[in-house]
Amino acid sequence: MNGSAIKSDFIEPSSEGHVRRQRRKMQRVTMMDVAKRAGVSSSTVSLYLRRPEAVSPMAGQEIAQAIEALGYVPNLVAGGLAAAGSRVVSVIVPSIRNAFFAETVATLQTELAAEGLQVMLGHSEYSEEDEEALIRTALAWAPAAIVLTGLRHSKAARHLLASASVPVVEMWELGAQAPIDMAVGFCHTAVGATAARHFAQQGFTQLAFLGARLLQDSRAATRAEGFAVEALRLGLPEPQILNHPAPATAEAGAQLLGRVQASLPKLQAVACSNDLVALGVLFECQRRGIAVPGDLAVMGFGDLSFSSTSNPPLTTIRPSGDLIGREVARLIKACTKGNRPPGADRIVDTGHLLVERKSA
Amino acid sequence: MNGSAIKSDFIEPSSEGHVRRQRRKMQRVTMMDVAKRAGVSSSTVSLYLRRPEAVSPMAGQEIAQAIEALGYVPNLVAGGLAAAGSRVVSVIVPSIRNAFFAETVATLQTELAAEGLQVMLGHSEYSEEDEEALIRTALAWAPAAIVLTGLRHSKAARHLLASASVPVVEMWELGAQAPIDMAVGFCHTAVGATAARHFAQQGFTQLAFLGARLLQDSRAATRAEGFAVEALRLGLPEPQILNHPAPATAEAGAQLLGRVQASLPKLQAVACSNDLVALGVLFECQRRGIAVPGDLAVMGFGDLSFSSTSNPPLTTIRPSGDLIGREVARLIKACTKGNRPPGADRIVDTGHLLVERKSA
DNA sequence: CTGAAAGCGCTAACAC
DNA sequence: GTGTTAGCGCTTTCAG
Repeated sequence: MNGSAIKSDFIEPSSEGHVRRQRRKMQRVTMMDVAKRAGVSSSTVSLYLRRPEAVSPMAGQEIAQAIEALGYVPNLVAGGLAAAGSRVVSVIVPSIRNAFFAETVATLQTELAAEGLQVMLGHSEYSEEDEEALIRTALAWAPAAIVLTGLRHSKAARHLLASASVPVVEMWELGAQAPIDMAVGFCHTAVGATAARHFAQQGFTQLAFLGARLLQDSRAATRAEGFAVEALRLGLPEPQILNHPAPATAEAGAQLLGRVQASLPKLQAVACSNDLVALGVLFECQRRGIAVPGDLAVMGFGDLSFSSTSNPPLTTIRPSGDLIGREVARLIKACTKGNRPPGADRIVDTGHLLVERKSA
Repeated sequence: MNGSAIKSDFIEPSSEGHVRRQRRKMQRVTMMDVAKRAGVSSSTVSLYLRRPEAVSPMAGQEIAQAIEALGYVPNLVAGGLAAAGSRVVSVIVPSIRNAFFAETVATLQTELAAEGLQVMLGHSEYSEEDEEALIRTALAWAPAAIVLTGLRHSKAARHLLASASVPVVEMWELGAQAPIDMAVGFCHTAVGATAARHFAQQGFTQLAFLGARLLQDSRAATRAEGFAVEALRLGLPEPQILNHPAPATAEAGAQLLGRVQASLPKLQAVACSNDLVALGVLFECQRRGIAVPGDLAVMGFGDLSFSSTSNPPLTTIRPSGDLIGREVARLIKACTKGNRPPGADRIVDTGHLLVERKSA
């Protein structure tokens, strides 16, 4: 229990290691070991690690050396227990395969890491039930914060979270209802409306919305609804909303275009729930000899990396996934530092931006 | 920035909670509370949680009820400390924005979650130095396993890992050197060779490799090298390798095509480091009126979701990111269950698959 | 500025 | 089967 692990003077490739570890506790280098070697108490080491300036320079020097010599790695698990709160941030997204969330999670992770916060990742796969289970597990880690996607959660989940008194940030959606605690995102109804308005301004009247997994992805469904409602409000005929049951891919987009062409031959413009879907539409239009934007205007959502380079370049709506990540990180950092943002600042609207290119 | 979309006059939970929590420990429901209410000892509760069948049905019933009534959420941090090893798996990838890794991480997370293992995510951004820091932090969590991308790591990182006696899985690369512990992936040299061979078989002699961030992404560089070496071996002229400093995007592909067209007018076939790059090439070819595969054959890498639908459908090489995720999970599960795979089984080759479509 | 002491909530022998 | 007893490695008062 008190040995120094560094006795093996060089790499000891752990062939035995695992077994040993499983049977008996590893003789890990502890803070106590460092303290002894530095000739101080473990609480001084602890203090040094947290606020080096609060320790005398001499002791600090000694400690630093001991840490180096012993190859000490602090045990955050023990630290978390003692401090009654770990430096973990649990992030739950529908799927990291989705480029939107990948972008946000990437930014979030980088920002949080700079603050010594770890990201624990979970996938709800668009299931409230799975999400609830994930939240339950997340809570078991006494996380510094929990980040959820969207405002829709099971009742039990909301209850769990509300009574856990842990900072919660809901992201990628605003407006549908009041957040549990904090929220960073934008209004999807407004996104749909922006698309409808853009089409209306260009004089199109025959519109459609092409979406994938609309039954699961409530945010995409909200965009579709916002699109339809705004079109109606502008006096246009009701746009048709087509849904593909598979995840949002170019393949789905291509198929949807086929379907909508069959049912609405006079179609003038389509808004897609995702740039990938729009890309598939573009591909299928090329195959069918439909000129974009001449015969058909196409609008995407997401402004993914390929959207500026496609033929034609895709007009789309940018949600700023990285900005969301950055703002979520900001909120969380504030909370862990003890200055929880006041009321209104707990909701940040990242808005959306119409990126006009050539496809619409 | 902070337009408060909804003033949360609704749920107002935890406004005090955080403060209280930070100042004094929360009076969290503990296992002891459950035990008392169920009229048993806490170790019985602990046992029940781990192996319900080892507890008498009556006691089990009582405990289950108490847990329910109290809304008990086990504290995994405490559990991890006591058990000298947390149920965390630290996964470090260059970037989750990259669809390859997103796919693998998604699969991995789902598989691991089923076993009660949590994924902690880190991004190295293709920097060995950042990776090392990430590994150091990961180790601080006494993780059940660490998953790294590729076989290249700083010396210090390798040392850290080897002396930590924690299962390590390196993924997405095989063959460059011996893994630290376990590895799941495929040989990138072979991928490059497959591409070269495919072109050679079709009689092309003027080849090029278009890559992005080749200086950072050593695996992509290895594919490029494998491509060139195989071409040479087959008696073809040395392929030119072009590199774009930005991340792999369609934009980069489009620009690379421009460059390679200028320098190699007789070019017959290009292999790309990534399907996104290939997509950009396809787009640019359309713009320039270059027929694919008529005037130029294009091959991608990754088999991303759009590749089957593009114009023309992209011939590419599929690395099976999800299979990698599944195999990594399998290895880790075996380790946590105490049956560490023997020697040869610690390396699994997931291979690669040439997906012949129309672009080459 | 430093050290001693008291846990954090749970697991894991080991008795009973 | 179930309870008792020790800690896991660290943070955090609280004295000195």
